[in-house]
Amino acid sequence: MVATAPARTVSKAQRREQLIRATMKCVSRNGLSATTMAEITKEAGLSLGIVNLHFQSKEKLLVETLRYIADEYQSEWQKAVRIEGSPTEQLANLIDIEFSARVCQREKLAVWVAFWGEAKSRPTYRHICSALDREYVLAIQTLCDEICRTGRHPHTDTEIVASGYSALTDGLWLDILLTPRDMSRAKAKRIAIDYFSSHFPGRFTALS
Amino acid sequence: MVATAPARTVSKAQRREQLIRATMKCVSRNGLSATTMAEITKEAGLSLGIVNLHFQSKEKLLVETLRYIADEYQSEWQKAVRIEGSPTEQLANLIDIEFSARVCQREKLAVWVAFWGEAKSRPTYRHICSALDREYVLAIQTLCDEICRTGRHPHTDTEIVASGYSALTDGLWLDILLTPRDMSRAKAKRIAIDYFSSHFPGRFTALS
DNA sequence: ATTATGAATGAATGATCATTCATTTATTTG
DNA sequence: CAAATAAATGAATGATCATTCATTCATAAT
Repeated sequence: MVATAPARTVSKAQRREQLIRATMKCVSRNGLSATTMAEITKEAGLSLGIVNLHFQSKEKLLVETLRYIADEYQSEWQKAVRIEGSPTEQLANLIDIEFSARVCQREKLAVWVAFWGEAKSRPTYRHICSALDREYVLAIQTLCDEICRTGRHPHTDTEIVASGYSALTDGLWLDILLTPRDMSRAKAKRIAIDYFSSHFPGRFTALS
Repeated sequence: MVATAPARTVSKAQRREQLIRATMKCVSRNGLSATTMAEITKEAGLSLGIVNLHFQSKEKLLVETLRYIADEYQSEWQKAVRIEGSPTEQLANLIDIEFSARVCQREKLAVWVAFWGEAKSRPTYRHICSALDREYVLAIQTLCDEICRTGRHPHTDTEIVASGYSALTDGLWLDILLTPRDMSRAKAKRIAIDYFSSHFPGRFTALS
């Protein structure tokens, strides 16, 4: 049994994560189309052949990078739903998390948007994004259903409200990325709260 | 009078538009990263050197393509604002236009999203997108201001409502592109109408 | 009809880049 | 300590691609 792992040798999983993080940095800085193997491995401080050793190909590394941020995001929004509280409070948690500095980093947003840009012509990217989206919308719809059950919101179609919120967050992330001068995280949060409080009048007054 | 113009000679403007349209097709079909000069010129039915003759470089052709769809979209949404009618009717017109089959073609959405994906690392793309966005939000805010002036909507911050709507449409376009099974144009329209009718209760009842 | 003009062509060029693999280096095992 | 194993390296390879430019071709001018 070895007490401390020698610096040079890290586990395969760690090496893979190191390369994924370097990929995120490069994609964020230069865009997908200018992200080369040389850039990625230089960013990671490793040699050129390392990606093919651990991922077989550049394309597989890119897919794993998308999967990485998708998993990360999923585990983040699921936290909000797990926390004890009324559905209203859970939605408020969700908004807090989604536009927190941790989740809503420009570097990560850039990676998301870069993959969206190629998703139409790459089924693998598209499937990862749409599977995530479906679960996300369903969770929000469930919360909206509970809110409706506990109050008077007669004309509310929760599937519409949930799908709309999902689209809204994507659009807000895009604005934070492309026009940060016009869209801060605080403003995005405000818009998100407004969205729900206008659909469920009187239920979010404490928040807005 | 010549019945058919000789195939070989068209105006420079026509040739440029022909190449821009071919670029849109290629970007939509294969993504920005797989769009090559050979593909574009083949799609246009012209020879390899033609792009450099009319646009100097591939990059300039791409910029002109983005400018082309940006101009087109701007002239489309401006129609809605020009039509006579109450601000409420004008917003309804806007929604009709934005999610019409003409404006909301998958091919055009694909081009938008492809450029968004590279915009973070390409100032030229970003500036085109953000200039468009700014004008768009301002126009919507103006309409929202008028709606507020003609009714009781005390807690309404129109800048928030307008910025939110702008983000919402971007997100809806993205969903229509990436998950068409879950997001139809009709559903997107419904969500857009819901957005305004929930923010301005009683003013959009005829529409929803 | 002949010449002049400039649009269009596409083979050739050179640059970029992902991938390969023989070699080196580090770690574990016997 | 030596041998075996595994990880990492990076020069070399071959493929892809944007760009160039000498040549061809269509049209207009004289």
